[in-house]
Formats: sequence, structure tokens, C-alpha cells
Amino acid sequence: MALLSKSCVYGIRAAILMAIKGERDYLSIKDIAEELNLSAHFLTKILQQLTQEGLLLSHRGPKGGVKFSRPAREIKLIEIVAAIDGLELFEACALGLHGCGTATPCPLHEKWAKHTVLLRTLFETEDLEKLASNVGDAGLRLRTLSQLDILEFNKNKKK
Amino acid sequence: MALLSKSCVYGIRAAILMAIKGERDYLSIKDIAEELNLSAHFLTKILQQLTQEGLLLSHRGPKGGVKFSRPAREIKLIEIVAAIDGLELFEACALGLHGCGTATPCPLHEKWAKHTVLLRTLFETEDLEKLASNVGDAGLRLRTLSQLDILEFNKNKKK
DNA sequence: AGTATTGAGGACTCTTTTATCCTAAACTAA
DNA sequence: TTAGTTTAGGATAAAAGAGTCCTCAATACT
Repeated sequence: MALLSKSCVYGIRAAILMAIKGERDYLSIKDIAEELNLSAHFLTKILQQLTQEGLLLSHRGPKGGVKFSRPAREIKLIEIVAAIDGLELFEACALGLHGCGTATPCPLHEKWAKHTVLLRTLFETEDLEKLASNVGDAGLRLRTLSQLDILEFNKNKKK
Repeated sequence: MALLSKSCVYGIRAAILMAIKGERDYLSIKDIAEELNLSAHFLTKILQQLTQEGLLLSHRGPKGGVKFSRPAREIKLIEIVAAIDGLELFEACALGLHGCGTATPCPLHEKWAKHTVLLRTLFETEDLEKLASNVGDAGLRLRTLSQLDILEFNKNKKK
């Protein structure tokens, strides 16, 4: 199992790319999808969720697209996760037990509760501006690798 | 998204119950499933994975069932997770980026890498005997709640 | 006004996960 | 040896997640 759903990961990557591209103009979802090597249709669906949650503003027609409703500096990673995957990851019992809590804890409750605080803090601390600048500093790719890219990557790895 | 798949959670619950019940005799999967309020067929499939990984010994026929291949004290939570969900959770990039690593990190890489160490340590530290004794101490339920139980639970909550 | 562009949103398909059911094989006990 | 019990394992079904496609509404530009 991955920590986050694919939709959520795509949403995060798109948001980071948007933060890199600048916050002034509307960016077309099609362009974002192309840069990330994702299906534009699928990404549209995902970003719609962010728009509905009020994280993004959208605009139709030529010169349309999406942009942040607030400065990227103020948008925390957890907001994107909450909008797409929900907060279950940070709030639910690790063993999926209904009603697990301080009063009736599951055998893992205490340790896991401490851990979710850390996890949550991580996601509450990281904002899109910071993540975007990381990408610049490290010269990094957000792009989803195609099968061809993966072959290429593994070839270079061997050398 | 949950941290662990349902199969994995069921496997863990079953293992904890087995540790509570004692390690001497084979326990029938049907009995375990009944106590946990799970489908016996489904649980059988899951425990088969643990058997194939060598964590459990199984025995067919009357007086048959499953039991640990080693003392519960020596079986760590991470072994069950590894057998069912795999180690992706502890090893993969949080943004699902292929090839993310020290050399070419994703914007979250460093923070997330530190975090997975903690997460992994938690799962490597907890063993089934310890978890089982927690259940005894706290008077806890591992049982999956039925819809009826959930109604009951919420009713008591309101009071 | 007309046309091209872009997000919104519904319908649909494919895959994976979750769950059920059936038969076979191994085993116990009478 | 026969009957009953229990895991192994394949076939299948249901549900959720991932992804595609089509139409509509809003918009900009001519």
C-alpha cells in the first residue's frame, strides 16, 4: 500500500508545478498534465476537487485554467491531502478498529497516536512554495516516468 | 486512504488473537474468523499468505488450523505487513516518483525519508506477544463491529 | 454573432482489492 | 475404510480506484 492514493499524489505534483510556474496567471490543466506526463482528463477530475474545496480558482475558455485562491506560501500539503484522500490517514486507527480511542484503545493505539501527530505535523508544515523551491534547488523532476523513461533510468543505474 | 490494506489489518488482528489464545495448539481459522467477525473464507486466504511466508504453520483436518512457526515474542509486526502489503510503505517515495532518492530527491524526499525510519522502527519494534498483552491489559476488542454494533456504539456515545 | 478554447461533469471502461463459493487434498477418529 | 473436519487453491462476483471519452457551459477573440 502506498501512503497516498494516486489521485492525491497527482494533485500534489500538479500543485507543486503550479507553484513553480508562478501564481499570477491561470494555467491550463492540459499544459500541467503534459508536463507531468499525466492524462489531462484525469487530472481535470482531480483538480476539480481542489477547486470545489476552494483551494483553486478555475476559469473556462481561452486563457482559462486554474490558479491558487491564496498565496502558495499559505497552502499546506495537508489541505490537498484532505481535499482528495481525506484525513483518515491522520485520524483513523491503524488497525481499522471502529471506536478505537483513548478510552478503548487497540493494542497499537498509543504508539500510533504519537506517530500520527508527527505525520500530521509534517504535512501541516510543508507548504507549496517551500516544496516548489526544493524542486528548483535540487533540479528535480515531478514528471511521471513513461515505460521508456524507466528503461532509460534503469540502464543508467547499472552503469 | 488507510495506512494498511484491509487484508493486512485482518492478518494483524488474527495474529494478535492467536497470540492471546496461546501458541501451543493449532487454532482453526474458522474459530478465529468468528471471534473477529470476519469471513472465514477471506481470512483463510490471508493467513495462507502468512503460511507461505513461513510465519505460520498450518495443519489440515480435525484438530487442524494454524499456529506460529516461532514464539510470538519473536514475530514483529513488520513481518506481517511485509507478507501481505509488502514494504512499499516504508521504502517508496511519498509522491510515488520513480527513482526518487538521495541523488535525485523529490521535494518531500528528505523529510519523508526521516519519517519512514520512525515508522519502520515502530513496526519493527512491536511484536505479537507485546501487542497481545496490551489487549489483555486494556480489555480491548479486536472484533470487527457489525452495523448493529456500530449503532449500539454510537448510542452509548451520545449518552 | 460566430468560433475556438477551456473547465465541469456525467457515462463508461479497466484494474485492483475485497469477498464469496466450490472442489480437492490432507488429516483425525471411529 | 468411512465419514467428517480443516486448510489449499481456483473461479467468480462485487466494490472501489484509476483512467478514458463525450457533451455542455463559460469565456475570449475576431
